This record gives sequence, C-alpha cells and structure tokens, in this order.
Amino acid sequence: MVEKKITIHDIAKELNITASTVSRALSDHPRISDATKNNVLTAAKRMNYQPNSMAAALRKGSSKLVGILVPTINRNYFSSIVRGAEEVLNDAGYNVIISQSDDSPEKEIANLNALLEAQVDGIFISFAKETTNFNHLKELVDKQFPLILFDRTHHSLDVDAVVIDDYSAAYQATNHLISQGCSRIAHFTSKSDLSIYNERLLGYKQALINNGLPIDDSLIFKSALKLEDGRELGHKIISMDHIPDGVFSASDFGAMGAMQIVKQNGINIPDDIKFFGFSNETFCEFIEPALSSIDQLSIETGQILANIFLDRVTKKDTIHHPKRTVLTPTLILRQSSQTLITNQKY
Amino acid sequence: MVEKKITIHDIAKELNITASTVSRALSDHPRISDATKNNVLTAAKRMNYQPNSMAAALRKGSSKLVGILVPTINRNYFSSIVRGAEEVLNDAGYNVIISQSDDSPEKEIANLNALLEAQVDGIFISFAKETTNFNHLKELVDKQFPLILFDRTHHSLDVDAVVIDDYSAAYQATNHLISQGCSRIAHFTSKSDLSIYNERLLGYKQALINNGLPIDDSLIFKSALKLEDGRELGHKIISMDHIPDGVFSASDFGAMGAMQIVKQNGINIPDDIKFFGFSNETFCEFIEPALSSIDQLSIETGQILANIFLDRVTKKDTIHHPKRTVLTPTLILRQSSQTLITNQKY
DNA sequence: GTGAAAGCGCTAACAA
DNA sequence: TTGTTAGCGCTTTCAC
Repeated sequence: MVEKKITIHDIAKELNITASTVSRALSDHPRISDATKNNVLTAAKRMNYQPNSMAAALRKGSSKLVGILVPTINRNYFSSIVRGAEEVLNDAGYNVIISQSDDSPEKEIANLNALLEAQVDGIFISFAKETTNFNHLKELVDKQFPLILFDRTHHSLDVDAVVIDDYSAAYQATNHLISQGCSRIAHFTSKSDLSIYNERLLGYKQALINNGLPIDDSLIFKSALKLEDGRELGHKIISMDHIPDGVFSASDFGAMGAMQIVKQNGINIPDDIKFFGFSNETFCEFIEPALSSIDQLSIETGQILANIFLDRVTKKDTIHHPKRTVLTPTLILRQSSQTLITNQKY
Repeated sequence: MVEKKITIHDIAKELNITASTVSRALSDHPRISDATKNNVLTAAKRMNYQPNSMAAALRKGSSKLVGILVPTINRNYFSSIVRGAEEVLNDAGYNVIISQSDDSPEKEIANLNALLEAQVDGIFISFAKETTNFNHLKELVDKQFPLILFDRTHHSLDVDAVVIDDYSAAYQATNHLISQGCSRIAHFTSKSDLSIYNERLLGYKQALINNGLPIDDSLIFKSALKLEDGRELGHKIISMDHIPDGVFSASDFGAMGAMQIVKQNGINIPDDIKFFGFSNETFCEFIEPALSSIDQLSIETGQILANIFLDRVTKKDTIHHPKRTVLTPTLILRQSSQTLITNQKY
C-alpha cells in the first residue's frame, strides 16, 4: 500500500466541515442538507474513500456479520444453505462469513472462536460428525447469543434449530422400497451419535415394523458413510449368504459406493437390488441408474435460518424461547429404486 | 445478549492492574512476569473473556483477514482452493472470508467492496464469467493492495496470478483424442472472453494443426458451458450430417450434458464418439463412461496463493513486481476417451 | 443543519 | 516489570 487510507476526516478537511457531518452525510442522515450530502458524496468518490466497517462496527457494537459454520463447503446441501441465507441476509444489510470445520471438533471450536472474536452478530452451525462435547455452545446459549442449529443438531441443546423431518423421510424412503417389492432392506447408518442418523434409523425400523417385516441387525451397517465406506459395504453385502434386495443409505455417497461394487459384480440395479440415498447430491441424477434420494430443502433452510436470526435481533428486548422448525423433505424417485419407471428427464 | 461483554478493562479492574498489562499478558509479551500472566489468563478464563479482534484490527491497522472471491463455492475446484489457502493462512495466523459472486459482475463488485470495507489484508479472486470491466481492480493494483488472481484472469491486468497452463492442457487433451483415432473433434468453448477459454481454444486448434487436421469452425460451439448447454449441444451434434467422433469440452458440465443426449440416442461412448472434459469435477469418475478430464491442481493453487500473499505482506518495503505462476495440469484418462482401456479403480 | 466531544476495545510508544 | 496516554476510524449525544 502506497497511499495512505482516506478517512472521513480527510473528506471533512477537504470540504471545511467536520467529520460528524461527513459521517451523517454518508449515512444519509435526514437533517443534513442536500447540498452538503452531494458535496460529501462527490468528494468521497473523487478521493477514493473506502469506509472502514470495523471502526463502525466497533463503535456501534454490531458488526452486521453472520457466521455460518459447516463441516464442509463442498457439498451441495451446505453450499445451498449458504446461498439461501445470504440472499435474505444481504438484503437486510448483513454479510456472511463462512467457516469449515472439516468434520473436526477441534477445528470447529477454533473456528467458532474466530467467528466470535470477529464479533459476528449471530452464528448458524451444523456440527462436525464427531462433536460430542457441546459445552462451548452452552455458554453462548446462556448468554442469549443468537445461535441457530441446522441439519446436525443435538438433543442436549435447547436452541433455535431448523431441521428436516429425518424420521419421516427415512420412513417414507423405506416404505417406498417395500412398495417396490423389497423385503430384505439393508440400512447404512453413521457411527456418530448425531440426531439425524438416529432419526433415520428409527424411521427405517418403523417402516419395517409397520409392514410386518423383521428388523435384522445384521442388515444395519455403521460407517462414516463416505464413498469408500460405501464400497466396503458393497463388498460386504454381495458376499452375504442372503443378499439384501434393497438398501436405504443415510448418505448418497455411501449408496453410490455400494452401487459401484454391486454393478461391477453383475448384479442389476434396480432389478436385483434397489437403492435409496439421502441428501440428493448433484451426482444422484448423473450416475446410472440415477439414485433415488431425499431433497433436504437446503435453500429454504438457509432462508429460514436467516429469517429466524433477523427476527431475534429485531426484538431483542423480550427473552427468547427457542423454537425448532421442522421441514418436511420430499422424496426424489429415480431409477435406482423402481423397476417399472424409467424417469427420463432430458 | 444478557450479560455485558467482558473487556480487558474488566479483567484489569478485577486484578488491580491496568488494561495494558492485561493486553500484554494475553499476547504473551516477554517483559510480563509469569505470575501476572497466569493471573490474567485464569481470570480471563473464569470471566469468560472473548477478545474483540475488530478493536485489535482497528488499532493495529491489520485485520489478519484474507478474502477469497469466487464465482461459486459449490464446485470442487473452488472449494479445494479455499481449503488449500486456509491450511497455509491459518498457520500464519490469518483467517479467511469467502465470498461468492454467482458469476454476476454486479455481485462481484459489491462483494469486493464488502471485503475491502471489512479491511481484509489481501484478496484472491477468480472473476465472474461475464466480468469485462476491470477498473475497480485497477485502483487496488495501483494502491499496491495485495490482490492475487487465479483461474480466471484477464490479460489487461498486470498482477500476481496463479493459473494452470490451459493452452498446454487443451493441446494435450486434443492430442490424446487424436491418438485414440479421432479426426473430427468438436470443441465446446465459452461465450466469455476470459483468458482460460481462449487458451483452451488455441491449444485445441494447435493440436489439430500439428496433426495435419483441418480447423472446422462449424465444430466450435460457444455457450455458457453449463449442463443444459451441454445437452443442447448434444442435440446439435447428433443431428449433424457428419457427426464428430470426438468432443473436447472446456467444462465437465458441458461434456456431461452432451454425453447424456448422445447415449440416449444409442450412440456409443467411447466407440462412436469420445469425450474429454475440463476441471476433473467429482462426478467425472461417477458417470458412465467415466469422463476423462484435466486436474487443475486446486489444493496446490490455494497453497501457492497463500504463500504469494504471505511473501508480499512480510516484505512490504520493496516495490512489488507482479509474477504469474503457471502450473502444469495433469490429464486424467478415463473410459470416455479411450477404446481399449477400462480404467477400473475400485 | 452542523459542530464538539466522548468513547467503542484494543495496542504501543514513552515513562517510570 | 508495569502504568500512562494517545489514538486507530467511526458514530452519536448534546449543544447551538
């Protein structure tokens, strides 16, 4: 940087007025004459003035910044949430800081602190898979800090949250597989104890029960649900004495990994075995057969998060009663789970 | 927020020392006794002190923040760049603010300003596809502000940049298609005038020339290179009098869209027509046949960006001579471009 | 309609 | 080893 930064004082000096007038003119204060406003605005432009939002934030006690803390940005679901939240927040004069935990609890805490030190006015968070200790968050909650959970929440926290009805989605997906003739359905679940996976497992079980099918623990597989885990599970499945005729995976990646192995071994999808994923990742419609999945209403979730936040900060006098918003996700049916329909879109 | 924020003054009062001592103790100043340091640290923890990095930034004149401005976060390439840059920057005590332009020049300018107002110490940027006016950036460059371009650059700007050798990558990809027997190769390029697309077009042409093949303008298709554009081009291609036997697309999405249409019409890939994409998106290895593509060394690009930035800010006395770092990308060969090899990985 | 002055929370030169 | 003081750039109350 060669030239020194222009401040409102420089503009003030230039125009023989005071910094306060400049400040007011720039923020379009009603009691400033149009003439001065014009002068200030043109001088600001000419002098290449860059406002310092940190100084303003420090003075005003509000940074107009919202932090979004996600496991990873590189997922359709999370980046869409960011998009949805940004839409609403930008219109309300807020900016968004995105932070990734890489599914590491340590990074999560570090990033959370960085956000707080940056004086964000609120935080939206989806936990890392392995997070089990929520003390750092409880402090925030006690302070009435606008913290809003989404996707991966935890029952021990009584906070605002926006989630989808994982139970119902899982129930419907399993039910769908049964309606397509499956009677021996495997479930891929996660090793972590986050609510979402538990709900999905319960929905799966209930669907079996309601359809008079047995719950077979040897068909429930725990893993990290990544692509490689899916491949491993694929191998496990095809080497079973009695191969399942359906798979409901709590993650698209897990489903896809297994599908790859299954296909390589000459087993036909969906004729011999049907698949259902979760999250409706972009690739679901690209792979063959296209993978049935569950749309998590990500854009909408982001918008709701933003609106809950805005609601909270506008009426800050009243004490806050946390509320849980539950969205009903939609099944996206594709070829992987249905024998008859071809579901061509193109 | 119910309780008021704790500041270093509160800690100072509690311990009967001054704020400066607290400040020094917290930043591990050498001339503070271990006893006071301990006192301060424990008091800070007990009182639940949250440092205000904005105040520090304002005072120090450096925010320790770097902005990364990308078209969209929801792309493997861009999110990996963020990841690579974060790794290096976090270790150096910097935090990263990510900002998306959604490929809109207006949003790009707005976000750029937001970053500058947030007092970021540097900016890494990849332009929106339609950006044609670079005046807002020229000001920054003149000010010697640490601006570093990547991926989508523009020849009118003499700035630090980290790019891959698009020309060479395109040349090699086209050459590969020719070596696999293609003699009538279509090219999908972009409507925008960003260097990357121009380089890719030139590489394509040169490979044809060097192999004694004609350059046929009716085989060069301009579009936005999205999935839908690819589908449209797929239709165009298969209705040509003389269908091409190869396609080199400047984007994986474009390639995939066309592949879908081609396959639906019973044309075999790679036997009848071979495909080569660009960017090595995650889905390339998932689709069928798996799409040959070009790896853009994203993580590495992010790391290099960060290191260039760190270099610049450490030796700020000398005037800066912009340098362009060119990485040589690797071809990732899969089934879509080769008749003989099956390229199974699993 | 504009000015004067104080202060947001922190750091750092200067003093002791 | 610690305290005093000034000030980063901005907003805002109180004054006129």
